[in-house]
Formats: sequence, C-alpha cells, structure tokens
Amino acid sequence: MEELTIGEVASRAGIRASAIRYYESIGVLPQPRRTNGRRRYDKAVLSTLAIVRLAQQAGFSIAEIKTLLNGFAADTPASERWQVMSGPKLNTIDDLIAQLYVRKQLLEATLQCGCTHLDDCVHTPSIAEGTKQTGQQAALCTQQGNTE
Amino acid sequence: MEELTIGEVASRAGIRASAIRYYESIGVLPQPRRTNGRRRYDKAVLSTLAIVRLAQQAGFSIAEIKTLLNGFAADTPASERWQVMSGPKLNTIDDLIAQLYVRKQLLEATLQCGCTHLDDCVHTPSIAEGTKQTGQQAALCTQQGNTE
DNA sequence: CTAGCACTTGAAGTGCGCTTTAAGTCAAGA
DNA sequence: TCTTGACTTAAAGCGCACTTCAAGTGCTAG
Repeated sequence: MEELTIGEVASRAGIRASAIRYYESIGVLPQPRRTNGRRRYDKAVLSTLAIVRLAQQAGFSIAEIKTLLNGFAADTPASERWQVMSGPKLNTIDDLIAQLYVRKQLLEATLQCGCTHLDDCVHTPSIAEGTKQTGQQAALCTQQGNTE
Repeated sequence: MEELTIGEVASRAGIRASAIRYYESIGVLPQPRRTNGRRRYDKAVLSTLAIVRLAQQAGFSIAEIKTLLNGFAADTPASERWQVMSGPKLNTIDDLIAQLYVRKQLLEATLQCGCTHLDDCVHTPSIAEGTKQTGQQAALCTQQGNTE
C-alpha cells in the first residue's frame, strides 16, 4: 500500500481535496498517475505539500510557490532556489514589521483619545502626517473636548 | 465657496471619486446634498475621510470603519467608540507581529539551506512542527546533501 | 443488485476594497 | 452652437486562494 487517494493525501496534509486539485490545475503540483480516472499519489507528494505550507508561512504567494517548485531548471539545487526566492522577501519584511508597529501605536493613540467627535481626532496636522507616510508618532487628539 | 464637488474632495483627500461613491453606497459616508444631481460636499467630509484613512492604517476593515462612524448612538463620544473598536484590535496585534517574526525566521532558515532537493528541507519533524503551530525555531534542512 | 460514498469535471461563487465600463446628463468656454 | 470635461448610474471586473456546485462515474459493502 504505497499509493494514496486524493482524500488520503488531503487528510494527511491537513488540506481539502479541492485545494489539491486546484494546485494541480494551476501547475503547482504535477499531474499524478491515475487508476480508472482516479488520482493516485506517491507519498512524496506529502513532502511537496509540506513545502507549500512552509512557503506560505514564509509569506510566498501561490504564484511564487509555483516558481519555487517548478520555475527552475530541474537540476537547480534547493539552496539556490531559496536564495533567489527568499532574498527579496527578506528585504521587505522589516518594513512589514515596522508597519505593524505603526498600527499598534495608532491603536494605542486612539485609546488615549478624549474627543467628543471623531472628526476632532484628526483636525491636527500631526496626525494627518502621521497617517500618511512618515513613521512619526501619531499625536492623536490634541484638542479634546466639545466641538458641539 | 464652501462647497466641494466630488472631484475636489477626491483630489484633496488623495483618493478616487469612485472610492467616495463606493463609501457612500455601502453607508460609510452619508448621502451629501445635491445640485442638479451632482454631489455637493461640506468641507467636513474631509475630516471624515481622514478618519477613514487613519482607521485603515490602524488595521480596521471598511465594515469596521462603518461601525466606528455610524454604528453607535449619535451621542456616543469618540473616546468610547475607540475603546470599543480599538481594544480588541490591540489584543490581536502582538500575534500578528509575532507571526511576522516567525516568517522572518523561516526566510532566514531557508537562506541557510544546503539541500539539493526541496523535499529534503521538510523531511524532519522539527520543521513540520515549526510550520504548524508552535513558534519553535524552524530547524530547516537538518539533512543537507544529495537525495539522489 | 443496490445503496452510499469517494471520486471526476468545468464553471461559478466567496470576500475584500475598490476600479472600470457603458451609456447617459449637465455646465461652461470657444 | 458645439465641444469638452466632470459628473451621473448600475453592473461587471479584478486579484487572491480556494470552495462550492451540479451532474455524473466508480468502488465497496450488504
């Protein structure tokens, strides 16, 4: 018993059979052998699906994962593939992290708000700039109180 | 000249007119006054749009922004709205940040990879677990070298 | 033999945040 | 007067990663 049905692969990999068919349809997974029209998988597909999951966690899109798996000359070593694919990703990730910290500061600033009307929270240039590009402190709600 | 056309609002707010119409259609913005069928805006809408932008930067979805703006009793102070809306968001943001660090570690691990075949990178339980739930170190590629 | 379940396909649907398109209206300048 | 450009609408489209649907086929147990 070396062969797996699509349902078995799905439950072992923790994904839906429909996802496996989808991966095949867009060329992420190769077309498997078939018996009476039914797909038959070698256990090796589980490793490939684990790579897919790993790459997703690393922030790769499905298109990028397709490239990682099938977009290189067959003899290209894994290490070289990762260099090509992960390098650029790693260059952008600190920006993403920084953005989340901006988001966090913004949320904390709103919790400090003492405004009556929402519009007041934004009537100061500092917040307008803070929300645009500059990673400046969001000096939310400098003028608290009644606008009515 | 106290009234603005949709085009003027759009250029001042740095968004497209189509976005403004969209916001109106889903109830984020109220319906403005009209002259000959054309929308006429009070400058106040610019503050509201600034709030929309601010809230987006803080990670709120459009549906949440709609709630923030129009989902409370009219006399609910801004400060209370922020408490209700930002509190839960802030509780989840550290998880998001942590996820990005996992992602970063994963990317760095792939750059250390010495595998020939991608499937090798994943043949060890440590990575399988690392990519599942536990925020453990991704000990990628324990067995480097030739699998052929 | 027949029920029932897993499988097959292509096409359409989902959710998000808009944008784009098509067809038409309105106001101002040459 | 005619043209130009900004506006109006409803409906469809986009990108992503799948899921769901409808209609049909195959395998297995009773």
